[in-house]
Amino acid sequence: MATRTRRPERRQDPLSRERIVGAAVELLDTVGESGLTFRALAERLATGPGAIYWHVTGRTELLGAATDAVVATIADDDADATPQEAIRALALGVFDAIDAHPWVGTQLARGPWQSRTLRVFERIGRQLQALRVPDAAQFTAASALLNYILGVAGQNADNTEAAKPGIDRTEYLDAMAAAWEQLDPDEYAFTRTVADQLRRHDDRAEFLAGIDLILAGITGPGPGPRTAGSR
Amino acid sequence: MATRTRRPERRQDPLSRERIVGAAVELLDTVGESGLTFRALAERLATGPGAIYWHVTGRTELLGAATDAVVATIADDDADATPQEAIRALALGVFDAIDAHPWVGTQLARGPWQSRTLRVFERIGRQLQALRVPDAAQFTAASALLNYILGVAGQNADNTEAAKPGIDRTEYLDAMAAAWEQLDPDEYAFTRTVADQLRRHDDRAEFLAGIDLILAGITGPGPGPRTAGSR
DNA sequence: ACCTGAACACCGTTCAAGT
DNA sequence: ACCTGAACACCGTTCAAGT
Repeated sequence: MATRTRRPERRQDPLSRERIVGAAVELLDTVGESGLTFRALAERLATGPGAIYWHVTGRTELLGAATDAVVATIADDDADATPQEAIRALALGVFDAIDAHPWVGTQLARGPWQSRTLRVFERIGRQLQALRVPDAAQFTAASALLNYILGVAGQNADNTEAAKPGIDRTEYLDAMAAAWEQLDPDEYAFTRTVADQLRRHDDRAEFLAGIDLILAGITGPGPGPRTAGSR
Repeated sequence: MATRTRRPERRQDPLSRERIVGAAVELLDTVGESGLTFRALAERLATGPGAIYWHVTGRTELLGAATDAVVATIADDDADATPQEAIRALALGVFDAIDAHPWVGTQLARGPWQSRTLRVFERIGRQLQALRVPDAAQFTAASALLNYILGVAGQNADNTEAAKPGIDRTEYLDAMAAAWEQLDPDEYAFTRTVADQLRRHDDRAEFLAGIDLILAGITGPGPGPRTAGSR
């Protein structure tokens, strides 16, 4: 192997959409959505801001492409899993992707359903078919699951971004519990009764519990498709 | 043509947080979130941009205050309603508020749970107590409902904003149905089977159906609190 | 074809100065 | 106490000019 391509450190690897999106993801991960600047991005790519526009139409598209890149990372279905397990795994895949890249949550929560979200919709729908949910109920069921997932996505995005460096999640939840317990007993009777649960709160588990609740409603009780037995 | 003295018309009603927030809501309704500018707002209030900062700490707080103002508009619970009815009415209240003020959806979807969303959480929770959902399950159930509502909120926000003036919702859904039917049959088998339903899609009804699905999961089948009978 | 970087038309926010 | 508006430090985006 005599061919020794000496790499000129960082010579003009020609700019490409791929490289741009990759650098954007890095920037978003390290400095957040407001840190994704054409100037910062250009510097990281050792070029001028104008160059980026040759490969990408603007900031919105770039943000979308970065989101797509992360979402594409979510694992495929396990063929051996039950439909419920597959849906849980998919939902957790989205959850974890957002945990690792909080800005993705904000992005997904904003809709409208494009390729990114449509892919998730498709995967949920297939599992619902496998669950023998009646045709007429599939759309509603898939939408409900997806909307729930996107709802949590949006909430978690800011949670983790707000938690920034210093305060970790546990401290944050403790503080929240304390705050809830100070609320007006008349106006916030219910909230106060559940405040203490925040101290034992597990975001992931809670998220999954919500998925299970909706799944129960979907498969659930009536003369439905497959009453119990699930789980 | 006796051009008479210009009456001050809009004399310095002294600036106040209330007036500022009111003007912000108007601006947001007419020109969208990107149109809420300190300069535009100042002009509308016949003052300079700096003046606003005396009453409001910055753009983020202003956006939050505007959201609060709209959310405060949602009707209170009807004391005679069943818990399910009350939850549906509340959810529809949020839905309709976003329909009238699309930017509110984006705002709510971003979390974190503050006074705005907490109020909704509280109201849901109370109805769940009335439904005799077991204590240990209340938090999860209320969260699931709220997250679903916020998920739809985020999606609808952009739908309506994208639909802007020309294209109305029906045309938009028709176009979406057509697009879905063009998708790759292998990759989007499920999505294609439900595409046609978009042509008969009713956002409001679909939203409610999702609520009912989750409610079914909550009250649903097991040895639960009040198995059937509900509705 | 692709890249450069100055220039344009904006922003949110600050702050000395006014009343 | 409250308001004014110029000024500051940014933005995204465009575009003539370069290779």
